[in-house]
Parts: sequence; structure tokens; C-alpha cells
Amino acid sequence: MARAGLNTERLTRAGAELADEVGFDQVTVSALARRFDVKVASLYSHVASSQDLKTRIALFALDELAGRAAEALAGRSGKQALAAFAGVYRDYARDHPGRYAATQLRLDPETAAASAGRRHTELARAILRGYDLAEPEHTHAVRLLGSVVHGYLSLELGGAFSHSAPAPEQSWPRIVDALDALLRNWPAS
Amino acid sequence: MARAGLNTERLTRAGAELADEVGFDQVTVSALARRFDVKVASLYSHVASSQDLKTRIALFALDELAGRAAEALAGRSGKQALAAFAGVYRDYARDHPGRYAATQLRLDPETAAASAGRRHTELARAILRGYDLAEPEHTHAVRLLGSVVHGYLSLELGGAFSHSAPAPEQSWPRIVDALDALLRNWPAS
DNA sequence: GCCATTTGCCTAAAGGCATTAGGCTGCTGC
DNA sequence: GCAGCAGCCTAATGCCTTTAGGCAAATGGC
Repeated sequence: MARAGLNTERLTRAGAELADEVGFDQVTVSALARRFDVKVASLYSHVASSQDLKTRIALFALDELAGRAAEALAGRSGKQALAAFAGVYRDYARDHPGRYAATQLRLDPETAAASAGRRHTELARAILRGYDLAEPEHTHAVRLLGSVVHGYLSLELGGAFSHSAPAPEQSWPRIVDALDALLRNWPAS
Repeated sequence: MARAGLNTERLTRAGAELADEVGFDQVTVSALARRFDVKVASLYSHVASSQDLKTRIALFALDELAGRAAEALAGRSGKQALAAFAGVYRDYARDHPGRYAATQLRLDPETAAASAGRRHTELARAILRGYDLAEPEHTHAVRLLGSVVHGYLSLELGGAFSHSAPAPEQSWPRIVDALDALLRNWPAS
């Protein structure tokens, strides 16, 4: 009987692709087994559970996205950096909706601590170096930045903007402009 | 055999409570049947499917939340209105996490059109009347506002802020300050 | 008050996913 | 060449969804 050559990493990657195709919450051990033309039970040698599989996909996506963001930030600062950073997230969410959804999976504390989550925060914090914010405001600004980007993409992917003009494409650059303006004019506390 | 007195509305409300207790994606026809001490199949006279149940909970939550937001906005304007509006969303998300999650359910176009979704947009738009924005910018500002609030709550509920100081409680008022500042200083296009 | 009809809940059954236990076999290294 | 491991399989259980068909409780016209 020919072997399929499964392993945890291949399953994780295939799971990410599957997520992009059918949606992250449709990712199932069964569906993944079908994709490899293998019986369901066979996957359990490589992933502990359905939850484990999803967690691996989430960590994979978080890492991949952090990598792209870091690349986009290299050599840029100020509004350029801001726009590039936001653009990477948006492109990722559009090109890989399932993986993007995976990044929102709630992770338990230790897993989260070991994830690329912190890298995302650090990257956002790096953008602030191009603006003149007092140190104690950095955390708030990072959270705002993350909220806007994540909120926008989440609403856009959810179709919240698709039933009113103008198209989301028109709003996005204005949102980036607004964020830039806000960071240049951060209110005193 | 005594009858349980089920009907679509009671099921929807109980489903909303269940969602708050166990999480929206744990809401299941079976769990709801157990809650009423009734056999699973019995629910199918009142809801068409699991999907239908979830949609009804989402519509219920959307409506309830719009009602609270409208109440909070009454008689307020400017930053007061902004803070009240954001506060309502945040309180709702914290008090009713399952229902809040339900509001993010992706609805098909017709259902979405018939939902309270539009009321949410109108309320956000009403807040802008207290600021001096050119009309064509309103849509962008509404989307930004929605993105920030939704994004923040989504990240906060997801625990994204819970592993770094300071606590989300500290950031929230600063975010509202920042939004207010941004709306007063909206960048020219 | 009586019965016909509707309505509400039930039993039964099929199909899908998750997960565990235990078995067979192709591969690897000595 | 073979011992042992690793990788995939069969089998079985339990839970969830959904449909079909049945019986009994409520309802309303008489």
C-alpha cells in the first residue's frame, strides 16, 4: 500500500490552503483526509485533534503574515511605512481569507506567547517611531492601529461594506490618510 | 405529554442566552433542545436548520444592539455622543459576548438588507453631524468608526490585549479621545 | 360538551465529523 | 536478512444534523 507521505507540516500547509478555499471554520480533519486521499484516522498520527490542526494553521498564518509585514516595513518610515504595513494586511486578507481568519483564532495563553503575535505588535510599534508620540501613548496607538486594520478587514471580508457605495477600495486609502493624520496629531492625555 | 411551549422567538432568545454562556459557535440545535428538555427533532418545527437558528440569533442581537445605541445617542452630540455610542458597543460585547459574536455572522445579501445593519450605519452617521466633515467623507468616517470599535472589541474579546500591560480599560478612553480628535481634524482629501 | 383538525412533540433512521484502539505492512538500519 | 518502527488501515463509539412519519394535546365550530 503506497504511503501518502503525510507529516505535520504538510498537513498544516494543506490545511491553510483548504481554509482559503472553503473558509477557516470549514477546515475539518475529514476534509483534509479527503484531500490527501487517505482515511481520517491516519491524520491522527500527525495532529492531535481538530483543535490542534486549527491552532497549527493559525500559528502558520500568524508567522507568514508577520514575515510579509516585516519585509514591507524594511526601509520605510512614516506614512510610507504605515501604508505598506496596512497594505500587507489587506492583501493577505484578500488573497488568503482563510488564513487571515485563522489569525483570529483564540489561542490559549502559552500558545499565544509562543506565537508570532508579539512580532506583529513590535512591527506596529516600529511604525510609531516615525511619528512623535510620547512613550506611554505607544501602547494605545498600537492598539488603535491594530483595531482599525483588523476591524476594517474583518468588516470588509464579512461583506459589511459591500452593500453601500462607494466600494471599499475607495475608503481604504482615506482610512490610511486618516490614521496618518491621527498619529501626527495625537491628542494630549 | 406536557408541551414545552416552544416557538421561534423563545428559541431565538434562549439561543442568544446560550451563546452568551457557551460561545456563539457552540450554539447547537441539540444543546438548545437539552435546555428545553425536549427532543432535538422537535425544534425543527420552529427553526429550519442550525444555520437558520444562528441567523435568527444574529438578527436578534443586531436589533437589540441598535436599540441600545439609539437610546444612548438620544440627546447627545459631539464627543459625548461618540463616547456613549462606543460605550454601548463595548458594554454589549462584554455583557453578551455570544450575542456580540453573533452580530458578526456573515448574512446573505437579502437577509442583511432586512437586518438592523442599516440602523447601525445611520446611527454612526448621526454622530458625524456633531463634527464638521464634508459630505463625501462621511462614508469613509463611518467605516473608520465601525472598524475601530469592532476591531477593538474583537481583539479584546479574543484576548489579544490581555497579555500586555496596560489593561484594555486604560486604552479604551484614549481610543475614544483619539477618534474624537481625528473627527475634529479630518484630513483633506 | 363533542369531535375534527391542526399543531406540537416524539420515535426512528441515515449521514457526517471527531476520536480512540488495535492491526498490518512497507522501510530502515544493523 | 530481519527486527523494529512508522505510517496507514479497519472498526467502533459518540455527538450533531436533518428528514419522515406517528400520536396526542389543544382549538374551534357546532
